[in-house]
Amino acid sequence: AAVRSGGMEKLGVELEEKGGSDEEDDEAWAMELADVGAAGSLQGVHDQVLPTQNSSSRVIVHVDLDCFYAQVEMISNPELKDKPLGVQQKYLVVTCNYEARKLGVKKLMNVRVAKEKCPQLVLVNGEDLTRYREMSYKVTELLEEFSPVVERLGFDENFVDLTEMVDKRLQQLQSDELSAVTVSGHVYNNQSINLHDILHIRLLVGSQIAAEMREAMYNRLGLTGCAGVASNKLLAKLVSGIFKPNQQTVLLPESCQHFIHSLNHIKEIPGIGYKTTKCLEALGISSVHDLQTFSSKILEKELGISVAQRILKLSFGEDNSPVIPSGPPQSFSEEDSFKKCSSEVEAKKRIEELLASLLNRVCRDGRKPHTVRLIIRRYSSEKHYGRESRQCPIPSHVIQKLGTGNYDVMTPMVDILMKLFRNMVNVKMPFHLTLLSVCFCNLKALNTAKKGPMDYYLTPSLSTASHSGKRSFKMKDTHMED
DNA sequence: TGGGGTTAT
DNA sequence: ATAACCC
Repeated sequence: AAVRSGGMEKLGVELEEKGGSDEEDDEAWAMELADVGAAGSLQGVHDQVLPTQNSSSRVIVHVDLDCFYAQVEMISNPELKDKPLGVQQKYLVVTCNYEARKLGVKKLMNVRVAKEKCPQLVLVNGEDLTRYREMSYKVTELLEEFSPVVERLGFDENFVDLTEMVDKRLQQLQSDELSAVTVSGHVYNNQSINLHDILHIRLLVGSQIAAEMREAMYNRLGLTGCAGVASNKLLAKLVSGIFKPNQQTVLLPESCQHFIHSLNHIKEIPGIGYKTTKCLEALGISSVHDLQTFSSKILEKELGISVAQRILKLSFGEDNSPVIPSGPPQSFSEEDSFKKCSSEVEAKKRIEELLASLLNRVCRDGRKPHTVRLIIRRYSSEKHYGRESRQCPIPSHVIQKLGTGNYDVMTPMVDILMKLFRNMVNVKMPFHLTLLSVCFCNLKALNTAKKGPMDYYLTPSLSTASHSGKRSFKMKDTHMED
């Protein structure tokens, strides 16, 4: 309470009283410690955290845009608005609007099948992601105006940690206004709200903020979407999908177990992916209850301690992972897939196209990539997911030229990429590729080279690689001979 | 399955 | 460099 700033005294007593029993507080303490420990900075925080965090309960919102690519296309061309619309990449309808869904079109449906189902389907090509990416970041930036802690998940989903915002709003309220707090949107399972329960109050305020976010998205960007409000990311994400287009749902703690058991299969839990699902099924685990009651020791043996412990907690609806601000992207990449590429000349042309787009993007970003990677997929009868890659540092003289339109950066970059290509593909032997991708990563802010003590530490590959005791990333990359 | 992304090992 | 996860 000593650290909590002014305004709290009005509600402080009530908050403590309604927060739960001493036992619950002890649990909350333990969880808080676990969370702080996981963040790696327990020491020194102890004295400030313990007395003030009377509740470890967070308020998280998950915002999920409705059929995002289709929405962007309908904004670009309003003629499409009342027609069944699909967004096509190669021979797939990757997403479609709700008009199309009513007529039986599904996400990732084959174009031929979709046309059979729905002959009136209008298709637009969505292989160039530029406009989607730009709109995606506008959404993230809008959400960041509410709270800076926004984590992106793909182009169309964002998590926001509303805990602080909710606390601030509660501090503004008079205690007699507490009983006037209302929910915005749906309450999962139609659960009764208890206005004497501080956890309920906090989640309701979260639902109000979520509604404001969706309003702002619609008014300023013309986009609709769903939102889910809950006490952690897992629950917020799952609950956002309960009422589907353009609606929102809040999950109250008492409905958590009902909610998690309403999932029909463990594969519906985000974090349990293709491989883990296969492994769990082999162990006879298919329902959430199966997983909850399965031997943790055997699970740890089969999946490794890290995955086992995490998914076991997920099966109980527990998820202490923080919302991590995404900030600017860690990498830029462009891919192209095709039926067949079997000559070096053709590969070079495709690589040049990918590179040209990437150089534009990197230039607009402003930061400089220090690593380039080439990724291929070889044709093969079976073998689900076989991609190979080679990467290398970008020579500093090339980095310098990035973003300066004057100098030709294409030629040296293509040379590097073709070396990586020949390192992976024996061009003297027949080959058959179905995908090429170029990725720029290891992005660094421009070196405002005011050489000082910091410079030494900030650019280890340039200034210390040769005499440092540690391996620098430079030494880990493929060594390219000239 | 597309054209992207992330983190962990 | 790969493998898992997410959309």
